[in-house]
Amino acid sequence: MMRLSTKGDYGVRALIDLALYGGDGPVQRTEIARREQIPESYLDHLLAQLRRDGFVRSTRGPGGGHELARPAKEMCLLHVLESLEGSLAPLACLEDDPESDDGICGQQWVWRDIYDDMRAKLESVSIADLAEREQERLRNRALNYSI
Amino acid sequence: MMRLSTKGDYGVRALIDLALYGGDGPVQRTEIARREQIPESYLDHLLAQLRRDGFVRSTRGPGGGHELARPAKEMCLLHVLESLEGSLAPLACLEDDPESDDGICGQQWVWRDIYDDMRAKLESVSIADLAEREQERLRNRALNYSI
DNA sequence: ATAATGACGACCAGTTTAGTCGAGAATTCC
DNA sequence: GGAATTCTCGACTAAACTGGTCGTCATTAT
Repeated sequence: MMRLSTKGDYGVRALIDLALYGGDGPVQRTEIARREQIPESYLDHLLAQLRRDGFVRSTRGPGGGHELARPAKEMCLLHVLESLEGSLAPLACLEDDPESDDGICGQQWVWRDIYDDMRAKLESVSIADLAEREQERLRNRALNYSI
Repeated sequence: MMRLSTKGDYGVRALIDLALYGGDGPVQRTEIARREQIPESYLDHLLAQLRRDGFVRSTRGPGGGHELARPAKEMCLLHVLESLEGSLAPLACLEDDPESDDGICGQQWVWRDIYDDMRAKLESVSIADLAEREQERLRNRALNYSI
């Protein structure tokens, strides 16, 4: 069905959450799960993946939690999603970059283009960009409620 | 995994096959399946879907088979794939066109763009275009073998 | 009638998705 | 040292989707 799974969605939201609330010290899984409406034990797996790929750093024990391993500006959506979802290629034959235009796969040329554009766009958006948008959204929501 | 399923791939190839070999009278399922390397009984389902959505016309009995219901130039990849795969939207919140920018879904703005571009590109490619490419490919392959 | 061909629905195995759960390891605080 | 807190990791599971297969029936040309 060509859908992004919840892994990608949840994982990105977790990173945005860390960008927004991780200013002073680590943020606990419980907090992220509550704010972002993600089942906590599922979030566990996603954070593990993000840790493995160097997006978050975690510390155990009281006062422990998770924080971004690098500045949010230096994390692009593309790499994050590829960590969580695996390859985003719409066709298996587009997996490996080497311009293997054997054309074994007939529709390749159409999708190659689409795939390249998609990757470029996802690469140009950082977690910081998303966090900024999110903050705006929260601000607007607060305004609407207060009126 | 964000992958196009074999339904889309097989179905499009079946239409290309009809565009190439359907000049004089209907083409049998068996023929398509053999040429395109698709399990025949699976192809059955795909042709049924394509018939329901008006891409092919079928006739039963001896000498029967399948043919394109309209000129290949007037069938774009987008509509064909949407018939076979369902919506191609990478996020559920992009399903319905009405620019419902409630922004319930935070990453929506990024994907909206990508989705629109993708659809535009898929709409600009017709089955005729793909058939032409395919014919070229077959010609080249024949040359290579004969050398 | 019979043979050819498509139409349609039931069924099925394997994979992926979206989780849950429980035991354990590290760390802090007392 | 012991208890509380927090992350870590692997096993397990239910539901949905993918990629089919099969059998029966309908239609049509001869």
